[in-house]
Amino acid sequence: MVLDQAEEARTGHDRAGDKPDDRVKRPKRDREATRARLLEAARDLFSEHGYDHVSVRMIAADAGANVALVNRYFGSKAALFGEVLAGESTLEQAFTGSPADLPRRLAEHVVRVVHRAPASPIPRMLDRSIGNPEILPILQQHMERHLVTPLTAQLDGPDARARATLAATIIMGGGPVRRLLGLDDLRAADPDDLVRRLTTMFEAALS
Amino acid sequence: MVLDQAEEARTGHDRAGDKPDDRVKRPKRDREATRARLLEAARDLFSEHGYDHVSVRMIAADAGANVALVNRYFGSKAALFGEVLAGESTLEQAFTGSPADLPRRLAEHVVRVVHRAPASPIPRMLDRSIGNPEILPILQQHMERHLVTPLTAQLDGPDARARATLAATIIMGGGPVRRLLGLDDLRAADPDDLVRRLTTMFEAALS
DNA sequence: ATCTTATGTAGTCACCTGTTTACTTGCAAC
DNA sequence: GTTGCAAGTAAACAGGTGACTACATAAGAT
Repeated sequence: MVLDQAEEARTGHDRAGDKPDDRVKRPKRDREATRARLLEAARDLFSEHGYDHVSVRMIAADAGANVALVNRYFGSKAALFGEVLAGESTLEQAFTGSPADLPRRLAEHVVRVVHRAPASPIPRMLDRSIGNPEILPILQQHMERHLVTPLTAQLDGPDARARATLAATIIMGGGPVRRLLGLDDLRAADPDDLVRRLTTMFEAALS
Repeated sequence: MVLDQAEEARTGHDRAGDKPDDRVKRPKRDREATRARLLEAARDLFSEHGYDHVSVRMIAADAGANVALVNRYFGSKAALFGEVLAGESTLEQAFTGSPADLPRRLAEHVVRVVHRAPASPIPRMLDRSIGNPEILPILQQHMERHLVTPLTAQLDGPDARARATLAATIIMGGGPVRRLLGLDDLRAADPDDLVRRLTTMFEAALS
């Protein structure tokens, strides 16, 4: 993952679980390592329970760090959330390729997410944290940057953003659906048929 | 309202009179009126800010009642939320009519919601309260009863529930979209074109 | 070996949460 | 009037929240 690579570059070694490396110094007080641990713990907990139901004390405990370090390193809980969110982007690959195949690639992305055993953390984080006004601008900016803008860029004709929004409805609807209805019914269905239906849906949205 | 009638029957409020008395007595201490005020305040606040960010004190203040009455009349904050949710159901009308027109009616429902000036309280309540595990079963049951079950009932063939879930994705996606992306782009687009696209999308989902 | 820097720690602050208890008050039947 | 009961109230309970501050301590330079 990107974050681990960044940390590795700075500290010069892998973080957890490896044996001591004599050639590379590994101080017991390692700012970057602690920061990375907090970031990872925050990512896991936010995606599991949503922003509101994770306290900074939970994050610190999970990372084996002190509570005060959250505010020292990230400024605030909300800023930490923002940094976690900026860490990755899931559906980039769906946007790379010929625009003609875009609907099919989006459909395959959705089906892939449905069948992924442990749900992707970022989408989960999104739909479990939507209610909070404090991080609303952060979420808005994220969706704008990673979904609407790249999607609109691939569209021609009038109302490009409206059509992108329509497609986004399907993608973002997956969150509440997973949480409130469950994915069992979707997983039980034929994946190829699902892709076909979703492709048509995205085509209708994007024309 | 329905709830008032039910409550009246339960508590036997009018039972004091020997026979049905249509003269409406309005004592200063009116259990039913206070209950109704709390219910209404809860509905407004929950739909505005979501379950987590509304306190029982806010509800009580808005209703001009004491905090303790929330628990006295409804048992708990979560139970109050459940009662509010049971109060209404928005998209019933989309399910009545010939199954052939179902996609178009669903499409029109979505466009209608998009163009409604003050957003419908119930959908807002849903997507702003999704994160809370305490009321998750209540929300699940509501969606099952008011969306999936009636939708599935109108479908033939295999994987009926999967197809209903697919359609539900579009409907439920409207919540996060409204909150994170805004509806301006959709409102700016031609409504007829929107209905056409959505109809095709629902058709592809439900076949 | 000493000093300096910054990483990590414990404790505290002021506030908010849902819920419960003990209490007061209004109303109607006797 | 007096009394009984339901409606309404104030206060407290037990706990949790994010943020902050004074302090201890390990690492690296001198």
